[in-house]
Amino acid sequence: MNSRRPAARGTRAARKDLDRIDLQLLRLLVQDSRRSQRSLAKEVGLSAPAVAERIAQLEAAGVITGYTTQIDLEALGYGLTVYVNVQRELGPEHREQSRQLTDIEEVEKVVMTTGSHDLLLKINVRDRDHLNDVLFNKLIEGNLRILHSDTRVSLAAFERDDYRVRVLDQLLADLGAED
Amino acid sequence: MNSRRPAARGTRAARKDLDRIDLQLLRLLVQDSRRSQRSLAKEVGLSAPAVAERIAQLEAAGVITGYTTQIDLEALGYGLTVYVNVQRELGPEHREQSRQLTDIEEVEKVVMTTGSHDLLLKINVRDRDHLNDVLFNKLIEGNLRILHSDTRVSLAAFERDDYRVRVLDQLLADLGAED
DNA sequence: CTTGAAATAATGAATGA
DNA sequence: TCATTCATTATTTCAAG
Repeated sequence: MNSRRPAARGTRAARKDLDRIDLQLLRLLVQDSRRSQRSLAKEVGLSAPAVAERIAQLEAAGVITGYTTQIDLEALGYGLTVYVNVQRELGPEHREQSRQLTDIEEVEKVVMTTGSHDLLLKINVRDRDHLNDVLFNKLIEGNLRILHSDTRVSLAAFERDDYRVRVLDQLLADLGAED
Repeated sequence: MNSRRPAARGTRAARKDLDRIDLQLLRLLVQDSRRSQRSLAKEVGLSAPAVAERIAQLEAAGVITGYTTQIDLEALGYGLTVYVNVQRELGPEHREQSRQLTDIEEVEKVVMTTGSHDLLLKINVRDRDHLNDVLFNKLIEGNLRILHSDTRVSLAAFERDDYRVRVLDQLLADLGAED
């Protein structure tokens, strides 16, 4: 239940008291969440039950928030992604009203931002007609107090599949540097 | 190896020839990629080997692109997310040069967009100093031919954890409507 | 696609460094 | 405290129909 190591010095990675093995496990699980605990155990040099317990702790600590299957939305017919910058009429309910935009089925994410606009929305749709429907019928005509929007169509997106792996590698390197 | 159903009519969901059971499996696996094939089998009313084969086919067809563990980057010390709109000096290598921005460790995603800027970057960093380093040392001083950038700090992000589940539900509903 | 047997994996108890 | 081994239970995989 408690931490396994001396208190973390305020330095980055150790923030949640993760040791090298925890980070290695995270790295492997990010790459493939279906890996068996046995093979994870072999790779990090522990027994399977020990791995199971560490994983349970990482879940309890909120470091691991879920296990999901990545699907290609484009293969499912949602081939058009747009980012919409939104200016709203602000008020005391701004935060809650912004959150409610995620109730629109096509809205994947709503980000409250600094800058010339208040919100950044990520929206996935099937095609131009569907986009039209979402932007005008669901966003503008809803009572969402939207003053202005600026829509950017995604032409191509690049994302390294090992992005989070590299972050964990960096944390592992930081950990090495501390010892 | 081959499709299990008559040819898809051009209508949305069936695009990759997915039937109701495939969509149900995707829905369950998106919610929890570690669910056993056995319990998936029970839920959709098939045997475990049949489920295993369908999953293998979904992988082969590129609908399932991976299984990953969701981690809280904030818990790992990466608490600051920014979106950067970038205008570049365009040229024949624009696409490839844009892709190369993902070589920067902190850059999670690069999107080529329409609109007043050419690129939208999502960047995760530890703190303000780290952001400063990435923006000025890695982005601006790299030979990336960046003309202008507009950085927006994420103050809060809302994302329904069932976003993709709802998309799959919609596809299931569409399938029902066709029959 | 199903069943059922064989191989592999997860879990929990008892226990040791 | 943290991890180990071993026995039990559960799951995946393979062959056959």
